[in-house]
Amino acid sequence: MLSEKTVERLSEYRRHLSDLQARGVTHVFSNLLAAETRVTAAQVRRDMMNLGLSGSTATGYSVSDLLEHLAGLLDHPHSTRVALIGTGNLGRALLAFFRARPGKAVIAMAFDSDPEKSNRVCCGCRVYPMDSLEARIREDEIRTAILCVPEQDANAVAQRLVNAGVTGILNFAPTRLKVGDQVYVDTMDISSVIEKVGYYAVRGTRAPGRK
Amino acid sequence: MLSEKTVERLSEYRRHLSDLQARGVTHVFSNLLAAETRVTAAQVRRDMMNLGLSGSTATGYSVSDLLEHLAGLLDHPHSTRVALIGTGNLGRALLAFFRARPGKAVIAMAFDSDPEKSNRVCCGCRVYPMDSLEARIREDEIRTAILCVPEQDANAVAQRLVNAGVTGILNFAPTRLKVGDQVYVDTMDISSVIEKVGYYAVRGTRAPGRK
DNA sequence: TCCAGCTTGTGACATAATTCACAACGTAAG
DNA sequence: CTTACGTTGTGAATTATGTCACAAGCTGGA
Ligand SMILES: NC(=O)c1ccc[n+]([C@@H]2O[C@H](COP(=O)([O-])OP(=O)(O)OC[C@H]3O[C@@H](n4cnc5c(N)ncnc54)[C@H](O)[C@@H]3O)[C@@H](O)[C@H]2O)c1
Ligand SMILES: NC(=O)c1ccc[n+]([C@@H]2O[C@H](COP(=O)([O-])OP(=O)(O)OC[C@H]3O[C@@H](n4cnc5c(N)ncnc54)[C@H](O)[C@@H]3O)[C@@H](O)[C@H]2O)c1
Repeated sequence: MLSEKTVERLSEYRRHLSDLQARGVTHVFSNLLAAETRVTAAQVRRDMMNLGLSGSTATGYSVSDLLEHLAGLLDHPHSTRVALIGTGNLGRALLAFFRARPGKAVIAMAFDSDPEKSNRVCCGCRVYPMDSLEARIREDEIRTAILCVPEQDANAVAQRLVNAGVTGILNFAPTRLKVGDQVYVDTMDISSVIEKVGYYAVRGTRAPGRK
Repeated sequence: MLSEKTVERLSEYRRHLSDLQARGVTHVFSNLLAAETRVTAAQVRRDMMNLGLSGSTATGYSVSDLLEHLAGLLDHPHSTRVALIGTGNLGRALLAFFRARPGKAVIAMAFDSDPEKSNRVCCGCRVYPMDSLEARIREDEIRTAILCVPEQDANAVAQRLVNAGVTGILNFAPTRLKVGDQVYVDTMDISSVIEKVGYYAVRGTRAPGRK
């Protein structure tokens, strides 16, 4: 089982590797990949080791090999199709973003409790009313969801998602979701992050322990 | 100098402390604060220690004391007024969010290169054209910025921000910003995070090392 | 008064994450 | 063929982060 930090780096490596492949590059050294991201060459090699991949001292790592292994880890029928709950300001921005973006994951369906917003298409994605949530998520075997509902509804909706079989939630509401241990939750708390950025900004420095 | 993880926790403590204060609670024990967040009681006490705060064994910590010290750390004229660059889908969602939210930080000004979008008011915030960026940021002594421009423009805009005196950037573009060591950057890479969530979702587990 | 039952503060410990440093490797040029 | 150079793979060291466990503190009730 890979750690969270590792998985984040792998995703970042993949983006750069795709770029490199598009530019016709077939092999890459750890120091090049490191320069593109924020990590050291040793870290890249350590990650490759954890993945069980190896390169050659003369040519480095094979770009297509790496991409293939990363796809095996990161792309999965249950993770590349996600549901989005709450098509408000943020939800719509995300729908537009995922639609435009060339990445693997797509928003397969969206839900909203507001009858004005459901039963229509928004940014190329069908928006359904909340009463069909469990049935549709079960039918499509969706396991991953993005939660963009107001704070006070977040826990109740999360509970419904989990009951419908969702095991990974990207939560934008500034609340700690109370779900079982088998469900992975990442809460992106933008208010908190902006306070953190402000903290280091006024001190005119990077955080301790940053390269 | 506090670590990034610590500052994030402090911000989270503050949210709950404000709630408690609004409900008339004057003192709080470490285990209560811990239950509201995702940390242990020992972690809360360690954070308080790092802050130089102390409580009493009988009544716990004084809510107003804590809030006062946290405000001293997190609120600063240079960090509570931020600039937002790029009023596209995401930028507008953030403008609406910060406007509605009761928090300390506010978006004081926004910029966009599109003449259709600048020289108007969006979500209660003036949007200016890019050519006035340096002057306005300097004049208001803005140090913190939120970057919501397309990936290919992110580095150029970041450079301008830094030249204008910005030392903290919350970056939403999936790019490593190349800025000096004295500038703090936090990149929220949503694509990367959704891949991480998917990774753990298909494996039906929390990440290693999570409570 | 004095004790029971909670708390805090913190040294010591445990775990996670990252970097160092170097032997072994592979190629290209001479 | 052989040397020079820059690379990989990885054990060990280092740093960062979180937890344990317990002495000492405080309060309310007997
Ligand atoms: N807008 C931002 O930039 C931003 C930034 C950070 C966090 N957030 C958080 O994201 C969440 C959504 O933000 P927003 O700005 O899009 O808010 P919003 O009010 O614009 O949208 C909320 C949407 O959720 C729908 N909704 C409400 N209750 C629901 C329910 N029980 N089930 C399903 N749908 C429901 C509403 O109809 C609406 O469409 C909030 O929790 C907010 O704190 C937003
Ligand atoms: N929309 C999302 O949910 C989302 C999610 C994650 C990341 N992002 C990232 O955030 C950024 C913005 O996303 P978006 O969806 O709002 O895009 P968008 O295209 O809707 O908006 C971009 C805005 O930036 C303006 N702009 C373009 N070039 C500029 C420049 N050089 N200087 C100033 N303004 C400029 C445009 O006029 C437009 O208003 C992108 O980098 C995107 O990858 C967006």
